[in-house]
Amino acid sequence: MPFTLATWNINSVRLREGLVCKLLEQDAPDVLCLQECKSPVDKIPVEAFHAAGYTHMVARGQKGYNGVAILSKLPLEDVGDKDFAALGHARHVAARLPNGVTIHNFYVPAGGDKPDREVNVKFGQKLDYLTGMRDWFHAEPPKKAILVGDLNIAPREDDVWDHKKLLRVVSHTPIEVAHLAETQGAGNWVDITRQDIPEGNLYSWWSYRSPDWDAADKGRRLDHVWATPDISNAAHSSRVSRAVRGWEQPSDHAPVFATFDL
DNA sequence: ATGGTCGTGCTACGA
Repeated sequence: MPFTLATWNINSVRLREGLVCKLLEQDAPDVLCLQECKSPVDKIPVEAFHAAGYTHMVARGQKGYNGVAILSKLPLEDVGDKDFAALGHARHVAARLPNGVTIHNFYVPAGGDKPDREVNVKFGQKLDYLTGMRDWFHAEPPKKAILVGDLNIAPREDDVWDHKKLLRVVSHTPIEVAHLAETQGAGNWVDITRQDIPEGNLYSWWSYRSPDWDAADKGRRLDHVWATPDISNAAHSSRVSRAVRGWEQPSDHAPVFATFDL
């Protein structure tokens, strides 16, 4: 049975409850992974999601910051969370589907403004978080697994609107890209979005500060779908739903989709 | 080199 999965940094699940429902009704993915819910788990508006047919949820939350949730039409088994770099943040949760596939939903730290851990603690925490992910995947190699989320790094030159201009901008610096590559390598993760769309500029985030985001198109691909090699060849039909970024009172991220024939 | 815009929750902080 094929199933479709989407990942979306929602930037407040409470403020954008209506947009989540619109996406669920319009695209009807079997599983929707959200990041930056900015809500305790017991304040996530689950009733509306239940009404849309998403009767299962596995989530971690905190007041005002971070937060990750997996909404599903299919039953989910909560298989835990990790707190890499001991930040005490709700940035990861994992769940298992009835077909045995494990889904990891991540919100990697943004990393602050200055790409220098000596002057910016947040940048060091971001690198340490990625190192924690790497070490975990090395110690416990994932199998039949999908990893999605806002990884806050655009690794390829064509994942940003201007590679040279962004080399010293947090999200595209060589040290971040190297850390992400190590994390990906440690789990043998396949970049499903780029397996399906190998060529051309592709973005999933456009800053709120850009006055005309669509025309200016100064985007970055910060949101990712990865899978382990034992299921990567079952993936297809990846896409970024750019139109969602143009909805009323939008998130600054667009959802990324992939389908798996499993 | 700087500022631009959001969301949360209280006037600052994180993205």
